[in-house]
Amino acid sequence: MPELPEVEAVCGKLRKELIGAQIRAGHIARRRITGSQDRGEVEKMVRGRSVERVSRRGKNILIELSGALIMRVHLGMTGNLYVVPDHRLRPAALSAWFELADGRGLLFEDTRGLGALDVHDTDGLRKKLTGLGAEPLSREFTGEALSVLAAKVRQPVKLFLMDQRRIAGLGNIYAAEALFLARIDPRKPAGSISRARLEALRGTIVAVLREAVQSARRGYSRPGGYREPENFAPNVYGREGEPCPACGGKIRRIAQGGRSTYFCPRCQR
DNA sequence: TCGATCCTGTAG
DNA sequence: CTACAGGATCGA
Repeated sequence: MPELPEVEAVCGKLRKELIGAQIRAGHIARRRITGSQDRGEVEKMVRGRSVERVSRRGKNILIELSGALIMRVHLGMTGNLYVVPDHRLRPAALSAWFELADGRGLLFEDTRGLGALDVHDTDGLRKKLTGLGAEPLSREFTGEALSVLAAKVRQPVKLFLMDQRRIAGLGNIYAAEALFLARIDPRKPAGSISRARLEALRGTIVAVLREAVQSARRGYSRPGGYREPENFAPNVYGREGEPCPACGGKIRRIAQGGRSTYFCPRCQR
């Protein structure tokens, strides 16, 4: 269930726990997560390498290994990546696990198995990530940048926000929340939104993501996996039929691109 | 650019 | 049983 904030929280935790650790052995449990790469090849490539850095690009976790190789992990819908004290502690639904030299384990748990894990050299990674859009929490993500991205786009703004080739990291929840706060109708073509309202939207995107990063950090701030922190309270997401927190009107759910969109038809126009 | 598809679990 | 789930990719 990870969008940018959850992925960022995972990265933060891995940075603390994994930097300097050496991988004794890697095990890919689900064949399909490595895509076109061979499972055995991936296991071989990571063996004996140490973790030097952990970073994030969009929803991708990048684990930089010694020898200039990078392991890329995408959590998909249900993935989680975390360190356990003993690599022999292995839950069901593991897509992959890694035995660390100090006996700990790095686990890639993923019930639905829609996540991905592959290993690249610097150039291969660059190719893999080309096409990813702007980082919404970077300095380059200005109102001007957003309006350039949105210019002439006929796509509904909600789908536009979720399109990773334009903006990298927003998903179904935070796209809906940002649009609610900016009072923009999710069905509106992205290119038809005024410069001023796009500026406002940029602000709500950043605010929603920053807030969610903090919240997600709390959710991950205990051993094992992720727990939803108590203060995770979306305004509209998942609240079909409930009163809008701003105007009291009924929150609606519609389908866009095969996903649910929640919004307040009275506030968002 | 839309719809089907990859998977598994859970709620109704 | 069906519908749906915080994702991404592929083909028509």
